[in-house]
Amino acid sequence: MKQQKPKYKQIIDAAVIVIAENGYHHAQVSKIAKQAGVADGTIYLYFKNKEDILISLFQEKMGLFVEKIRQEIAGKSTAKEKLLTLIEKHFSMLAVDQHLAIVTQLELRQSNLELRLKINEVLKDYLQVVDDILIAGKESGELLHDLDVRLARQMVFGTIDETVTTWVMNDQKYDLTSIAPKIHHLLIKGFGAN
Amino acid sequence: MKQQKPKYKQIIDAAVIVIAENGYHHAQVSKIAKQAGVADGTIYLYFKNKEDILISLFQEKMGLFVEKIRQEIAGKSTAKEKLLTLIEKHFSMLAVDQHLAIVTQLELRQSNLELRLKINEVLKDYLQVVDDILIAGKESGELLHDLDVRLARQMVFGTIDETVTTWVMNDQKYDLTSIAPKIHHLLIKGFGAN
Amino acid sequence: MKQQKPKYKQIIDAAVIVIAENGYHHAQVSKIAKQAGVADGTIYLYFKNKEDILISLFQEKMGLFVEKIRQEIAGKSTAKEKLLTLIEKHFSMLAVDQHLAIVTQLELRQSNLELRLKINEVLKDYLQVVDDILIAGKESGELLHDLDVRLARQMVFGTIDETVTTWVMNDQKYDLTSIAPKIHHLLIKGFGAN
Amino acid sequence: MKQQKPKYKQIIDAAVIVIAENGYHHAQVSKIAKQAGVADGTIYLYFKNKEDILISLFQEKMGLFVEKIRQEIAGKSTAKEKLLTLIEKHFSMLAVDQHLAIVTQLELRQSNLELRLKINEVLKDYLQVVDDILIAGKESGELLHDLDVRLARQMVFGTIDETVTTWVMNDQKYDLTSIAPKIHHLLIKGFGAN
DNA sequence: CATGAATGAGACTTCATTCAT
DNA sequence: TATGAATGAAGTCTCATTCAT
Repeated sequence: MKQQKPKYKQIIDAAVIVIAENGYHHAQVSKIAKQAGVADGTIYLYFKNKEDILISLFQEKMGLFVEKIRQEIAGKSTAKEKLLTLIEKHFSMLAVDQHLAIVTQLELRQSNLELRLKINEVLKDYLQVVDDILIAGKESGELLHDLDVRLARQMVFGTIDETVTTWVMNDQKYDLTSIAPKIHHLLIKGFGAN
Repeated sequence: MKQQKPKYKQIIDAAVIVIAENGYHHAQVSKIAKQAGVADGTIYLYFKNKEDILISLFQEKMGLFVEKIRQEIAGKSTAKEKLLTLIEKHFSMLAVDQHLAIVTQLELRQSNLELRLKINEVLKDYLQVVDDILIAGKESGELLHDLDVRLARQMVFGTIDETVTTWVMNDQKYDLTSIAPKIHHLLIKGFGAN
Repeated sequence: MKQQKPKYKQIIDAAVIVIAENGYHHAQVSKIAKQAGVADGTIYLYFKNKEDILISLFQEKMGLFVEKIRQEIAGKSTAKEKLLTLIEKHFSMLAVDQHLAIVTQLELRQSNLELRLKINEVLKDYLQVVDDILIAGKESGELLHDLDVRLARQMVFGTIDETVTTWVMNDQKYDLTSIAPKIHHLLIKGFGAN
Repeated sequence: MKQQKPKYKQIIDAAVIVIAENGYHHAQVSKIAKQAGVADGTIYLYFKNKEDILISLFQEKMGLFVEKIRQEIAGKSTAKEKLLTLIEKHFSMLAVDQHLAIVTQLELRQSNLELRLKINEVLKDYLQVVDDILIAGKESGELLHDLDVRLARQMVFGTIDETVTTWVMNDQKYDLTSIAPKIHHLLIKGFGAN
């Protein structure tokens, strides 16, 4: 954990709000500072530069994200149940935090390649959770014994991500969580061993 | 044989190269002009502004993209074959044009929201092709009669897109086209009626 | 006379309209060409450059202006009558041509210093007419025998010009010509010999 | 002793010098910044944009201008004396600051209409001082009881302005202040009650 | 620790003018 | 004569980061 100081979290939360409300390209450091209730210069006592704020934001939020999903699926026994839990939790956590949904699905993708590669590093943790489920499913015989894990993972993540992005672009005006079982059904039908 | 609007195409092709090689944020109009072999000002005889270059680029390329896919699938009779053709064609066209792949998968996504919404408009055409295949498949009995077309389309597009993006981010170092049948197999297994 | 070709006048008249309607800084050569119904390049067969259009415009219009005033005052015998005629004619000619009034009072003054010095050269002809009236008046005993002609001329021209400018800036919404006798009265009271 | 907004005044004074020496159209922000001894960006901490510098310049200088004239004429009892003071002060303040004279008489008039309308707003304050003198003169019986104040004001301002402009255009090579009494004499002769 | 005034690099677009046809 | 497509120079403003207090 990078810092435990209250201002560290203050600034990250301020960044989420400012980016969600103003868009990535209008989220100046000075605005984030103002929202966080600190001086511009103070930002640089907690973060190396602006990019560091964004990476930290993603790490912090995605860290919680993965941690919660791990906890939830730990209680499930089958790959099938675990996958459903992952999709449901993914959707519900974003449905609950509109600002975060906008930031991760739309705004942060406007960042430059370098930053996005770093963000991808963070994402690997999430993708590992998916892989773990798929591998366990193969071993238990629930899923196709010759399932291409990388491919299936891209299918899972690609579908979830596209679904959430479409939902955010449609101003989050329909219920996202109710889609989870349907997606789960189609994916399991595709991956299933029978 | 007289070329039609030669400079227009020249500039768009130059833009693809410059963006692919320099990245979205370093693709200055002057660089595009130089690559196209015209003066900076000439750009503005063919495009309203820089954003207009990017939208036109996407329209032009995606237009060809969709057109070619439509042609190819027109020769196929079953939804299953059509879907395979779509995925194969999608992959092969991007595999053949490395610059275009980088631009559409990575660089153009760094554009601001407004531009991306316009790009999404262009994408609707592509998504319609997917929908047409799925609907035909439902009617013919090949696909689940109660398949949620929107959901399935997000699954198809999300999977294809994520697969291509991963491939581009890995510097296109493995063969993309060979993945097509595998993805197709999984999708059809998921959507199939049996 | 520079040219007798019809296009020469066409272009000048087009310039007056375009400048009056779009303002000095938005009066591009291409707009003037379009208004005149000729190609951009054609302008340069009749004028050396853009500045030459403006100077020629001023010369042409101010030439007619001075000529007409000269004609009118030639028929008057006293300096007093001549001055009244000059003011009246000055006002009435601008009141009749709204576009010209806007161009000479507001728009042409936005030109750079160099151009304005050339315009001033053209104005000297007009100022000479004023001087002639004042000198004749001094000699005839109508006006103060020790009247400072340069000063009085600045007073005449400054007053007329300020009056017209104020009128144009007020959207020409009151009657300009009716002010002429009042101004004349005050000026003559100031310059008169008694 | 702490200066108040030192940079603000620094920049305005720098603008006067740069505009006077380079002309309105060659007075780039970077030149003004350099002359003021600050970075380009610093300008924008004190002014909204370039136009704002010019308006502020005019307000600041014209504000002082009007204030000083008001102070001087406050000590005079008759309208006649007040008018003389106004003309003398107007002339002497510009004679003393050659740069300012060039800027207000020549350069600032090249600005676009929008800016000039804003400048005119500032001028109203000055014109009010003239009106006050004329009205007081009418009431005291010094000036014609039926004097048209607006007309007379245009005559006063038009004459002064034309005189100064002519003087500046002649490179300020003769003594401006010595003209004041002569102009005053002619104006009073024109407006006087006797 | 905290502040916030100051810095300065960097790019899109316009439009007068040319010249091959 | 007439055309009009092509040229290319030039300047305002933003905002991440620093550093003296």
